[in-house]
Amino acid sequence: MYQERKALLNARAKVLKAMAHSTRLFIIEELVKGERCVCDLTDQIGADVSTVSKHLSVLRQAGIVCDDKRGNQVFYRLRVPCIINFFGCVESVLESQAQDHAATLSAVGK
Amino acid sequence: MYQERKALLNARAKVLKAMAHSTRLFIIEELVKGERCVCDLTDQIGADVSTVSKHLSVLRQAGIVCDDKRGNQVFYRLRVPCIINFFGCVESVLESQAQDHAATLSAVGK
DNA sequence: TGGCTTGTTGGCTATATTGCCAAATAGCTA
DNA sequence: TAGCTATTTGGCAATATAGCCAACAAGCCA
Repeated sequence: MYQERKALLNARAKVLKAMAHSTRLFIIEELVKGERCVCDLTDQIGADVSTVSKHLSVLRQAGIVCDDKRGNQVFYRLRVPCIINFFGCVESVLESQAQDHAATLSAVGK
Repeated sequence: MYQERKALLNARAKVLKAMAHSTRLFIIEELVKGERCVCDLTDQIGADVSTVSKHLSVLRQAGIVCDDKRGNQVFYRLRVPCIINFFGCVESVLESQAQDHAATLSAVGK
């Protein structure tokens, strides 16, 4: 049952795992607007260039972005723009957590 | 820019991270069909009960599932059924990887 | 009560991830 | 060629994750 599906589920998990970091989500959101070079992303994120480069590498290996070297800059773009549609549902999860939190506060009388 | 959005992005990342494991994806797929007790899931997954229980705990803490104790069994169900809509896009990523792979094989003449 | 079943938690080890610095690579320009 | 900029890679320390076993909690039934 599970063993039969494990290979596919692992492949899916790998994609989700690649997205599961605030910096990488930020990069994805930026790339929805259009391609960006590593230096632009690095400026916005405010981390070491090597750190940003490794995050991009994670996204590339997962098949989420692809890159294009022009001159001495490397431009990244989304391979699969529908990625952004994920967030509607993720937001639903966050909202349902918020409701719980509100209910808890209410139960405690705050 | 990034710093301002970081808290929200971290919250989203937490949800994605909770989903990013083959066993937990399997659990989610099962729960789409309806609620399940820990023992049923454990049978299907074939791991130690404690391992499955901890995966369920990760999903619960992320707000993805909720539980309901009845007798000496605990039943889990999805809190946010739209979770399943994620996979269309994840699948697109996997397909575009497969196309690359085919292109590579073709370029090598296989 | 005693024993069985169902789940959760603590503890441990093995493994993976994150982010920094330093070093290496590659393209541009003088 | 020398020097500068842009990016990637290696290495390291700190931290997090996965999965097993053992121990514990709670409900059921004889």
